[in-house]
Amino acid sequence: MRPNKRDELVSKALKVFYRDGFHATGMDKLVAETGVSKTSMYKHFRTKEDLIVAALRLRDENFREWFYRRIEEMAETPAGQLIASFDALKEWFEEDGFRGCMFIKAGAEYQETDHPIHVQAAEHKQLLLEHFTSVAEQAGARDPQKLASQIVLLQEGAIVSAVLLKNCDPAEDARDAAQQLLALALT
Amino acid sequence: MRPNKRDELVSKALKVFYRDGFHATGMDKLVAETGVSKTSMYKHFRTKEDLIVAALRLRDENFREWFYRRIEEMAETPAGQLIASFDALKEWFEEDGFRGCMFIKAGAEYQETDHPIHVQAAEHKQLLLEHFTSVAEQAGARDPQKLASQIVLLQEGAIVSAVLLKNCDPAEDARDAAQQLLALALT
DNA sequence: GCAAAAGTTAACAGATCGGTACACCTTATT
DNA sequence: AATAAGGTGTACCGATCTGTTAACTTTTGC
Repeated sequence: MRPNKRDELVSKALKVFYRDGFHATGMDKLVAETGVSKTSMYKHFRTKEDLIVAALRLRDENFREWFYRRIEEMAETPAGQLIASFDALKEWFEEDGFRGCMFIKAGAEYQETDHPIHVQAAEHKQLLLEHFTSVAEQAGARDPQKLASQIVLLQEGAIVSAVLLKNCDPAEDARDAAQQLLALALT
Repeated sequence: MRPNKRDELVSKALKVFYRDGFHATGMDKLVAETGVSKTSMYKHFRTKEDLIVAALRLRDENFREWFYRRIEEMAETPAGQLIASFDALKEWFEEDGFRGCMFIKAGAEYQETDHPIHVQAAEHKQLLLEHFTSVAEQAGARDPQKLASQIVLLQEGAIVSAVLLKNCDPAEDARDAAQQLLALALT
């Protein structure tokens, strides 16, 4: 079992899960789309659940890497980066094939809080919160934890609204709100 | 087909769908939990999809009724009601069996934007946005649409975070943020 | 060049999926 | 009492679900 083969499978499965959902995607479809045989698939992953968890881990890596990097490209100061996060989100929303946040969807389909898939989704959100808490600290916020929490709330809200509300611009409204909260947190 | 029987079926199905998810809930399980025969179930609802849409409609009715009423009980002025919405949310989060927003979950499981279930979920969010826009108008906000949009963003974010982030108080952080945004929108 | 590892196809479990066919039983109205 | 509508249980349909088995081929390392 070449490890890179495994990575390739995870990467392709990730795309299908993101596009079609978890319960709605059967192993047969994954086998067909990856071109690998079912036997090989089950040699790499003991169960479908294992495959989903692996896909979520890859998604967490990819997404956070992209998000943090894009934010740093857009703004130099920590305060500017808190705001730039919403411009990065807006870029994401406008991508072809944008289908919302994979972790919100994972948490929605696997609701038991101790389910491995739910845990994986929760960890992703926790990591994002910690990251923005440290950025808020560097920005010199009076209460960095609270400011970061509020920034993240706006981010989550923007993602959900980008999926369910058409004809409006959640990223921009969220950005403006963050701008105001930030100004108040720095005085 | 007594119409009240149909309502009873929708009401029970709603509970199961909310608790266990849509794809994860089979018609067999619903038949078992409602005590009705499969034949009768399919006399009332042509397909599972029809049943889900009916359940979502009932949920929309129930939730908005509860939410608006509770907010009015908590605050008299429109400005106060915008803030009280987060206290109402907090009550909801602390209820036994809280499992997040049914419409976010529906939108997550049925992603095609023209799918009847997705449409139903989007309508719910649209109605909420319109309601809070009118409350923001009554409160005398400078830009009621923008303020309402931001309040709703914070609400959605709080719901998602209440599901995925433990050991933190999203409703309170969202409330504080709304408080600040409101103050700025009224000056 | 040879053996182990990793890959393949293909058929097959047993369960569950959404949905239907059919014969029987209640109940209210006439 | 007769009828018809609404409700019942049960068995069934073909498709799909996750996961397995077995025999065969390719790639790889030594």
